[in-house]
Amino acid sequence: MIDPKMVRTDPDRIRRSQAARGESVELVDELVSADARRRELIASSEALRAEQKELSRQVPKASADQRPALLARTRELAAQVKDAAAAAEEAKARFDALLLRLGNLVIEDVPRGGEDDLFVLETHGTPRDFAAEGFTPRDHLELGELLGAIDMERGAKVSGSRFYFLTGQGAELELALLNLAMAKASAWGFTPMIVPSLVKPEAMAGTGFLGQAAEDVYRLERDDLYLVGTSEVALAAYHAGEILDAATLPRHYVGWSSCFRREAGAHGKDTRGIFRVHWFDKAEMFVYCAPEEAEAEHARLLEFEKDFITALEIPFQVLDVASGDLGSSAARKYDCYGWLPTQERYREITSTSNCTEFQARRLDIRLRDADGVRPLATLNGTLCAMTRTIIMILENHQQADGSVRIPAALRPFLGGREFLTPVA
RNA sequence: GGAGGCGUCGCCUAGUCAGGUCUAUGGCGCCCGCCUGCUAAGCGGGUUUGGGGGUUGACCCCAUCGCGGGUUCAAAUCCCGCCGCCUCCGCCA
Repeated sequence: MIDPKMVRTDPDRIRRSQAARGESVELVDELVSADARRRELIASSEALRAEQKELSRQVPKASADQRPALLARTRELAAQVKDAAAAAEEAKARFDALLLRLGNLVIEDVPRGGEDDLFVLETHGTPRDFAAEGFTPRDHLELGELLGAIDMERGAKVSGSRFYFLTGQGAELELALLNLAMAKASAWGFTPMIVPSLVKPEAMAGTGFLGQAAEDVYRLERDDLYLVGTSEVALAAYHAGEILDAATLPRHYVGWSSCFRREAGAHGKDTRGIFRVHWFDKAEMFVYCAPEEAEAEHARLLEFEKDFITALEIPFQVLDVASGDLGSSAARKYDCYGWLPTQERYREITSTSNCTEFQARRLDIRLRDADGVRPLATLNGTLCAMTRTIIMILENHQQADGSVRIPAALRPFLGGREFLTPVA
């Protein structure tokens, strides 16, 4: 949510943001008039209520002959108050509903464009030349089956398409990645958190996942709960309704949870293996900070992601995601795309968003400092999405014989082993 | 899932049965001042939170007794729904 005051003070800024997102600009004009009406009705309702309250205080003091007239007058006022309050409530609800339809304010120097416009900021590492090494790389599923690490067939048998089992070395690899991620995050000052995968509607709406992304979300209708697509949801809602002392900011959390995605709009896309699945596990970084710190914290999250990918020795690029592809909550987003040898291109493995005050306003999370109470900023960033990371490790570090070299940083978490080896 | 108890402005607490000087009591803690070789004690004053206006920190208005509705001129108090905590039973990992 944007600052409601901005509707009055700087509607043009909102218009520019809407245009950058490729979304409705007329909505801003509706908001401006709804705001004026809301303020007017609230003021008159409050004035009436004050008058009524004062009169009803006089009732017990009134003499017996004054009382009937006084009661009649207050009764009449009470009816007016009821009407005025209802009108004010309605105007307020209309304004709020309009406000919730707005995406976050896009930071002004975010590159303009849509999903297909890739703005590459950096390239790190060099893809291997498999031809020079004298063999054709196997894709992650082929490797996963050789290693006895991934079982898609039984995933489909048990749960349906886009489900899998990680078995043997595959399960060990995920646990090692988790331990490496948590060890690094702890060293960086993050508090490890294991968070619920099921959340209430407020948590989902507050993080912005019930807007345009609602199609991709699993819902348990019987219990009115949602399955999260990322632990960001639980980590953001963790402090919902709270006021945090500015001295305790920034707060860094790293959450671990399963993530569930319907992949509703992805029929036929990335159907092979575990690249695009309905469920995976993820270690996610999350930051609460003062709004003026948000861009610096965002840069820091990106550095942590780069550190992790570099430690896994995966060639990658950093992208500044275009304004039309941000998702409703982000004011800016950086993605890291890792090299996928069998597709001979870079594919997304991490994503970090600066949500500025968008989620904090919806979830009513504020900070208190010497200047008073105000909304804070939230940011999130993937530390390790297991399935994609496993794909990158298998494909990039594979050997001609189907074994996979384990990056040095990961070895301590795999009993010092240097290779994952094919099973008989 | 069943039965019962509880939820008041940092903590504890009065008030709820019998709606109105509750504009919420008292204690602890905390802040300021007085007294004082110093400290403590004592004495006096202040102290819910949030929103809005708005002075630049002397102010005014609104809301706030777990949350949301309802009844009423008037709700901490009565009615309904919900949430959370505790105890017991059942079930379960």
